Amino acid sequence: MASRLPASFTRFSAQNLAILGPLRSGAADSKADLAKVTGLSPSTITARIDELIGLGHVVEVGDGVSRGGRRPRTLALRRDAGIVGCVDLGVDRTSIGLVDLSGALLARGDLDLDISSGPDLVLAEVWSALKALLASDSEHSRRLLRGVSVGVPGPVSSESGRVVAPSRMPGWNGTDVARILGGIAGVPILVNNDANLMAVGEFASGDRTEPNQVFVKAGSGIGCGIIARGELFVGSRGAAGDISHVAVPDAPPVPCSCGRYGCLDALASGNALVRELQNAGLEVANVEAMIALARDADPVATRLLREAGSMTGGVLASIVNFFNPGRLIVGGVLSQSEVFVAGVRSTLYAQCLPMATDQLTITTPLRPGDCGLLGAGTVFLDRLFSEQGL
Amino acid sequence: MASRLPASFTRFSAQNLAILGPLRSGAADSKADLAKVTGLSPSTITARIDELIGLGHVVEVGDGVSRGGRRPRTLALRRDAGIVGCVDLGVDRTSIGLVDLSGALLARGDLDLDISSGPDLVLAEVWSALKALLASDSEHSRRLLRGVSVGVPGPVSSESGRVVAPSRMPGWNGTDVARILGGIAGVPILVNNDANLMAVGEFASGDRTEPNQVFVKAGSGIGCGIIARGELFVGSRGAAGDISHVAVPDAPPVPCSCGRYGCLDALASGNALVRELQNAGLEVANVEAMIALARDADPVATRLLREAGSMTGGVLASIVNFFNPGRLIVGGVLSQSEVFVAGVRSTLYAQCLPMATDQLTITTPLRPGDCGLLGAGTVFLDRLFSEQGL
DNA sequence: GCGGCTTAGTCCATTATCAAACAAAGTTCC
DNA sequence: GGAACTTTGTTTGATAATGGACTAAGCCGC
Repeated sequence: MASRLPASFTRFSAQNLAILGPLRSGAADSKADLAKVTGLSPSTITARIDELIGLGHVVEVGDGVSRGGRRPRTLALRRDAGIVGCVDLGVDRTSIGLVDLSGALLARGDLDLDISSGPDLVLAEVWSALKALLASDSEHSRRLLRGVSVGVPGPVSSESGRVVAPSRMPGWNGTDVARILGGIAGVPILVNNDANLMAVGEFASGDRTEPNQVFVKAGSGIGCGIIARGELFVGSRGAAGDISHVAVPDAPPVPCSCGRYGCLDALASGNALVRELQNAGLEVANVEAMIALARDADPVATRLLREAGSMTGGVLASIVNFFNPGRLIVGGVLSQSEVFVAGVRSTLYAQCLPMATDQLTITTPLRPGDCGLLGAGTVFLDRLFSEQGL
Repeated sequence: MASRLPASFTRFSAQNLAILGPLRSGAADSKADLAKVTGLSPSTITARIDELIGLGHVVEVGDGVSRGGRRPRTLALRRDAGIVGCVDLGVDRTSIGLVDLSGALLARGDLDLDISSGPDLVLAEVWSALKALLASDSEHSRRLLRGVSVGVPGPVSSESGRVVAPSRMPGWNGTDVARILGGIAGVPILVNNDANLMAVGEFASGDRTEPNQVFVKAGSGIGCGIIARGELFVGSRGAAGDISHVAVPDAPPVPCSCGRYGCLDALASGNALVRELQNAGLEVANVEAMIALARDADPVATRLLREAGSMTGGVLASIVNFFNPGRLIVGGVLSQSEVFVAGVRSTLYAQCLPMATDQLTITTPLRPGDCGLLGAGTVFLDRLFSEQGL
């Protein structure tokens, strides 16, 4: 029976999902493994796999290595059975990418887009760039676009899916990105906060053995994404991880856009640092320029970055005590600055209980530039291969 | 077939658990409901229920009210099929109780026990008091004791189950409470942090529709328990919720037992307040006396309690921004003081993002004196009726 | 290079589950 | 008060999953 590519995804049965899950995550890659991992009987596995192969979702990809007996026939998800568009909207730069059904990044590109141009214009440009990326390779365009997953630099309501009160996205308040982009593209759209997606991306492509992780995105703004028990945690309204307006301990009362004083965002965000440098008379266009300046041993830039790291670490100390994660990932543009990361580390260790930190790993992302896109892809695929479907 | 009481719990099958779950939580109380809730077919439900009735775990308890057709025959968990001992160890007072298999508190009592007497002495007294409570009513003693669930006022490692670095339990560091008490009692023992158990107790007996809750136990010390996605969250090492040594924003640098300055525990815990009152020349024996003083409009006690509430609220503001819970419960002895709770409320609302608070309920516990015991019972029963078993 | 051992995967009778029809018990409304 | 409709629960033939025996394929040691 020749396996054809599935034209559309009928929602999978619970049993098929039980098989696709381990195959997707790499927890199993043969029928024997699947039987062990899922607890289903070998005969059931055979039947389900036959069906999935017939449907075009799974393929046999050759023999594995023997573990002392007959060697297994390795199975794999049909990664070319579709393609997913990924978008990481930033304040002045947007990344787009394509992932296959295994979640691997096939292509990516960057767009200089000013987010304050508003939803309609930005999303139209994003879609035409995605179409161009799809057309750039006949391999890609042959595959069916299953949908697009978008990350935005602001809070996303978990009920409505709308962007809510985004301080860095003027003109986007209340925007239903899924409806607008879905209207142009005609495929399912998922929308999430960008830091949340980065957390997912880093979790999926990094250490999956640690189920409790916090990903800090320190860029022009500061936010974080939370992985609890191996799943993205968004809180009751979808606002979890928004630490922009947490008060920094022992910090000067700098006024913040939220109307209060001494918020993390007003003190340690890339935006705040650039502003402060400019006030000090230095010519820095953006956060990247500031980091470059610090790399060239500019004393003011270096001091500011270290202090920002320290303040961020002070806030994260509370969070680490409260949440007790096993892994803390410091990402975002600022994490390219060693001084910043060092500041985070030192203050965090100084202010945390030993019990909270002695098993804590603090790292930077494995793929700093890609984890947002990878997370977008993962979130989409997790949903596609879930009971909920799309 | 006469249903006899089951002598022991064979571990339940996944399918039986799917039925026991809704019966236990009250999500279903008839075969028709169960079919709807579990998604299993009515015939399967009939077969499983027959088995569970035969095993003595479920009983028919009469007819329900009609909803426009034949009236359902209501089913219920056999709550008298066993009994669970619950212990809430405190620094100078310990509560004990008995719950039936539905989690309802059947009896309770309090012991004046100084926790610094050490594990062996304290646990021996606890066990003899539990035995006395069991013997106090022939109804209770007839039921089989399935195990004991213990809450301790200190961190419990999620790997080893041992008490780790407990600042308020001198002589208990590294103690394996389950082994010691299990050795005397000869039944399975579960051990958890007390604030965690209170969070579970309040969640189980309170608003179960809100899956993300934070319970703050403000007593002689300050800790909290976290419910994430409807389940207790303990973090990677079991230390989640330990906010004792979180730095209070804008607070005086009072030295703390942890070696740093300005920790919540050193500033706003019942212990800290009593000490400060004593330093001010007032004669207060303990936290209860201080609260009574404030109730009698003593200006110093009142001011201290309000400030403590405000500082606690300041720390909780960060946590609410980060975790975005739908419900925050302020419990522990200090929550009996209206001034304290008012301080928490006002500072929290002042320092949180509107998005994090506009759907947030802040309350005191429904049953302030019982939620620790109820939580202990719930944790034990959840484990008993889980795939893991005991 | 050939039995004995281990692992992988299939076949088949037994068992559990399902969907649909049916029976039981009540409500509603003319 | 009785016909039509609702909800609850059981029965039954069809379907799907299971466990165990069986075949396939490769490793190991002598």
